[in-house]
Amino acid sequence: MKLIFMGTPDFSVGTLEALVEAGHEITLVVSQPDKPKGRGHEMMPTPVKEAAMKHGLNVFQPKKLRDPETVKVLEDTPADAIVVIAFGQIVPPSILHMKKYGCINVHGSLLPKYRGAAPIQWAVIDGEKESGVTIMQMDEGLDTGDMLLKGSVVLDEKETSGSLFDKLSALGASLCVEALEKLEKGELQAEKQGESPTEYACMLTKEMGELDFSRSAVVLERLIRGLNPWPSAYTRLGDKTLKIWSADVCERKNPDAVPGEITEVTKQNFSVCCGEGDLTITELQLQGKKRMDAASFLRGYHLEAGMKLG
RNA sequence: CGCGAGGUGGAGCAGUCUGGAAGCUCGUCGGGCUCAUAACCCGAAGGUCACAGGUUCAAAUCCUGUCCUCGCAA
Repeated sequence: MKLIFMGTPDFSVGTLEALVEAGHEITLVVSQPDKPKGRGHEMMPTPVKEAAMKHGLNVFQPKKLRDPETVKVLEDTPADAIVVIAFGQIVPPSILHMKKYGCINVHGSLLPKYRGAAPIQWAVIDGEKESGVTIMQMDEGLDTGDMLLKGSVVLDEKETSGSLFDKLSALGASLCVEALEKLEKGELQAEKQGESPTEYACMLTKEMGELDFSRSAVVLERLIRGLNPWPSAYTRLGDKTLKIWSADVCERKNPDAVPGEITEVTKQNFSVCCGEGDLTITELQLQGKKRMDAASFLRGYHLEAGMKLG
């Protein structure tokens, strides 16, 4: 099939490569414009652009998808369908029905659950036991299109957004290839979504990562995993930011402790009092320092029970 | 030229402001104690203090340049 591919971050790359691998002709790759990233304002190509160039594909980086000129370019590009995966811009109606099979979207959740920008992270934050990928026929609504194909994965006990990203990226890639194949043969049955049982999975923000120790340890531990690797959960130690990369839920060590108080320090790790239960911190990163396990941190930074975080 | 922190034995840090013997908590190795131990005691090895210049009687420390790492911001 001739395809136009639209995507931007790492999550999209696996699918792009799978489509190339499957023998589809990618007539155009559309990605967000390059932006200055990293320290020192260096212009960085998007991961999709990088992958596209590696395969010698044409890359198009419009500022706005709805610009008439942009629409014209897409119109003039021969394709049977447009595959959209984590592109980062709303696709206007004029483009939705432009090609024979319309726009096919790869979404990182089992729709209608977790519609929106950050479905993978929210599944982890909410402590879902299972999530997956849905291939859908895009319509005007936000992730409300008819579902064409689904695949699910079981979340690991210690699943992070990063690890689930990898799983779903791979699953999405193979499902997308399968969906296109069946679509061409007319073997797919579109299924309506119905009402979403979860809130719209909004984009994550930095502020969400601030740990509120009055909440239960179970909730915080999930938040830590859900915000790993970005934007990461954090608290404060003195006047410095302390990122928490990994923690375990454990029993309350000291019944008299208040939330945020360090309840126990061992050679390996330390525990913090939460609203319900304690959190044993196992991997962290102090502002300006490298990410390290708690044991390493404790060798150079002496914590004592009774000190407070936050 | 976006802002900031930092690079010190294998790990994590102090020492830098106010130049003047290389320290701390661990780890490693050897020995001891113990029914036993991640415990305790004794001893040892291991560092061109990121790199290159400069100032000085003397530089981890002050000055200049380079490389690398990290936080913020995007």
